Amino acid sequence: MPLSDEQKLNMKKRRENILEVATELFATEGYEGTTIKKVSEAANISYGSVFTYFNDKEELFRTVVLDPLNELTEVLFDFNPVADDPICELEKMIKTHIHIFAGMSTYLTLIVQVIGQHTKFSETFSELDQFHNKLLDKVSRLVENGQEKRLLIQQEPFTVASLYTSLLIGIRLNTTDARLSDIWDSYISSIMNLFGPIKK
Amino acid sequence: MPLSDEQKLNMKKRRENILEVATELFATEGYEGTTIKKVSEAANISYGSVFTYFNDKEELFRTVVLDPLNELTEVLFDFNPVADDPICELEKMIKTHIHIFAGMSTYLTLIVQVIGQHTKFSETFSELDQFHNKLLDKVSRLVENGQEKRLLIQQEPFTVASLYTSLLIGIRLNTTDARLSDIWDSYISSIMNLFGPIKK
Amino acid sequence: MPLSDEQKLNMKKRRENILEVATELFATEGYEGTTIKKVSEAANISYGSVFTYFNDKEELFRTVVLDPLNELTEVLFDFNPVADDPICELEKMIKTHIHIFAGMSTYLTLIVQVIGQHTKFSETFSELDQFHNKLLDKVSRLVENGQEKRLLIQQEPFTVASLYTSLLIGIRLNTTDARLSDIWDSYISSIMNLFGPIKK
Amino acid sequence: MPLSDEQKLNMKKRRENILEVATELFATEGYEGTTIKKVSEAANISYGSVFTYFNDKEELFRTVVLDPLNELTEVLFDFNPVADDPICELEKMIKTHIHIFAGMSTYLTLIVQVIGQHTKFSETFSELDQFHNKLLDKVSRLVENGQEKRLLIQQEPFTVASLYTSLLIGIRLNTTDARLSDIWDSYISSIMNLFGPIKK
DNA sequence: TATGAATGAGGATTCATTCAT
DNA sequence: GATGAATGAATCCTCATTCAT
Repeated sequence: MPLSDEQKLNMKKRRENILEVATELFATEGYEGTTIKKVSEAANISYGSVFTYFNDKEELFRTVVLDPLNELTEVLFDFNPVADDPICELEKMIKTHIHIFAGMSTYLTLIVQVIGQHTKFSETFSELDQFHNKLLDKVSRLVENGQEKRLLIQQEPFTVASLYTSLLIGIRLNTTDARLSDIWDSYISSIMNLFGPIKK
Repeated sequence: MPLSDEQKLNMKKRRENILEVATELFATEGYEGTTIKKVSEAANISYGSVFTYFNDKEELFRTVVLDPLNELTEVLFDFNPVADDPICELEKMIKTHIHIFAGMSTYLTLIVQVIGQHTKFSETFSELDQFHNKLLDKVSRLVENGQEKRLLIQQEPFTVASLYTSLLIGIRLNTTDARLSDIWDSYISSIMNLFGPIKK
Repeated sequence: MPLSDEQKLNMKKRRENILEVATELFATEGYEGTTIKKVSEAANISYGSVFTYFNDKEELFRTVVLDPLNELTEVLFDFNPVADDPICELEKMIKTHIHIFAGMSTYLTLIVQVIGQHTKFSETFSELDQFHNKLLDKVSRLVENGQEKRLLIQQEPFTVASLYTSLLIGIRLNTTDARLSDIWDSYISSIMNLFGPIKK
Repeated sequence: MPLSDEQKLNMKKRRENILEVATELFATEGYEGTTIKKVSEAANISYGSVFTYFNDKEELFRTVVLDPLNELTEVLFDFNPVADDPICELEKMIKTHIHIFAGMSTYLTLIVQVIGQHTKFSETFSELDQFHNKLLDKVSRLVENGQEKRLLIQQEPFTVASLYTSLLIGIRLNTTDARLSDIWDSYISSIMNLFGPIKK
């Protein structure tokens, strides 16, 4: 008996609900510290049902970590590396990134764990790493563009890009205060310095 | 009959050995993922012996995290905030910090987890946070010094200091490659930009 | 989907089976000497299942001790303190009590332990103590009745009642022979003497 | 090198101290609930030392239970079964016994446990049982004497003796109040009734 | 003899996963 | 598909006992 559309929708909602509460739990309690029972309770379903949507705990974890990447791609990669005004583009990019990072506290806490324990979560980490490398690449190209136009000082572009993403994740890590506060905005101009803008 | 000196020394060595392997395990496998059995095997002792040195797993973890702080204080705080040449002092400081961070891969991975799961490790985190605040304070004062001498551009000193420590921990997180490579050295001059040195 | 009636019945049976074998084990091996593994093996279930029915060992123990009290109340308190013929009522009561005590060897052995280690099992003991006090009270009233009718010699009724229940539990303790033997019957008339019946 | 007299005395004292605290612990915490460490701490010695005096925990327990029996024999058997005035002898005996039982709260709690768990402590229990039987025997003979002299009503002497010792241990069990209170004295005359004294 | 570190068997409990209903 | 009872591997920890000092 095939499922009705309503049922399908219901299951999708349920699945998403599980992912949401699981993200929170994995982030705050860690992988081993998160039990299927806790997840099911937070999602208001029986623990047996979790296995209806995910084959095992590991798959749940992987999904929680990797699922949001698609959505993230769109916003994180939304800048033009060959822009005519690279400084302006850089500022826009930083602003966008900062806002995203400020608002994704829980998810990024999770990411930090995967990175920190990359040998344990090697497969999942590997996907994350690829994602990161693509971002580094695109940022590098924008930096290169700025340097060619003599608007940024000469530095190894990839190094700068690496420092930039390091700074982003570092800020997220250091700001345990989960609120998207003004603090984040005050960071923007200072971060810009990292790229070495040339004053005219 | 009190223990002989040789025995005491032996116990100290053993204890340190446990801490060493435990640091490695906690860092790579996480708190829950690290079992006392694994620790004892890595330390080549019986698991019962772990409890001779530490009352329980939690105490072992706390010791692993907090014990190195004293030693770290000495090297991390080794700079003069009221130096006559703040730029030079800043460069020296960055160099020192970078080398420390580059060499403490395992321990810092652990720190990252405590910060990431600060609600879970609230007590331990709290001590870490105090340590961090003291460092921020001292760095801030050096930045202020540089700004007063018109050698650094005007930025909120505490913000810059925060970005600086965020960058340090971020680099450590992003550089899963554990080797103390040349890369780290190449970072130094770029990091300097964060502080906004004024070219004359 | 709620559990079917058959399943519920099955669980009830299983629970009762656990209680039964646990009573036996706690009685003969003591609290600490009784392991969950032994209980589960005696009940022919996995040890994990014991925790499906009882949160922990302590709860299992408490249930084993306190659960039978309700049932016991009915039979142990089944006498009339204001009976017209207190002597006859007393004899009937003794007979009933003796038969109950003779037949509950295992459970009473357990009770003896809780009383003996009352500081260790203080909470459980407290409930038992209340139960005992109620019984003492009712017996006292019957004794008083007999004394008022000049059918029993004058003695402090509560003291006599106390001696009576002490005697009951003492007999149970001394009669390690578990069988409900004729011995018990031979006790009845002798026990009667404790109450000091007046020969006419 | 033989031990000096002083050392020997010291060891004897230490041994007795261990037995004393062990009695208390075994009585209140049970056999399994009592650890060698607890014993050694209560006795203010190292736990290794306990094994200097007793080969293992079981031997310590056995000694704690059986050692006092010799001393007890003297006081408990101190009555004359062929006394000319059996009633008076009986009263004296009861008084003595009551006082002993009132004052040995801890030890008797321990005895109760051995009796209750006689299958577990079968060997130790067996010695206790022999002791008990001897006492029953001697009390029986006194009862018989009384009956022959027509000072006690006719009852199976051994039954009465059994009820008597049951009553003693039962009182001890029921009187969790450890103090040697007046209550015990008030019991004496009532207990006498058990033997069925004939009023003249 | 006294001490206490080392050992590892054994205990309570947790938890992912299976599966009957 | 949803539920939750059943299972048993695996975990932390305790503790009797051994033994070197």
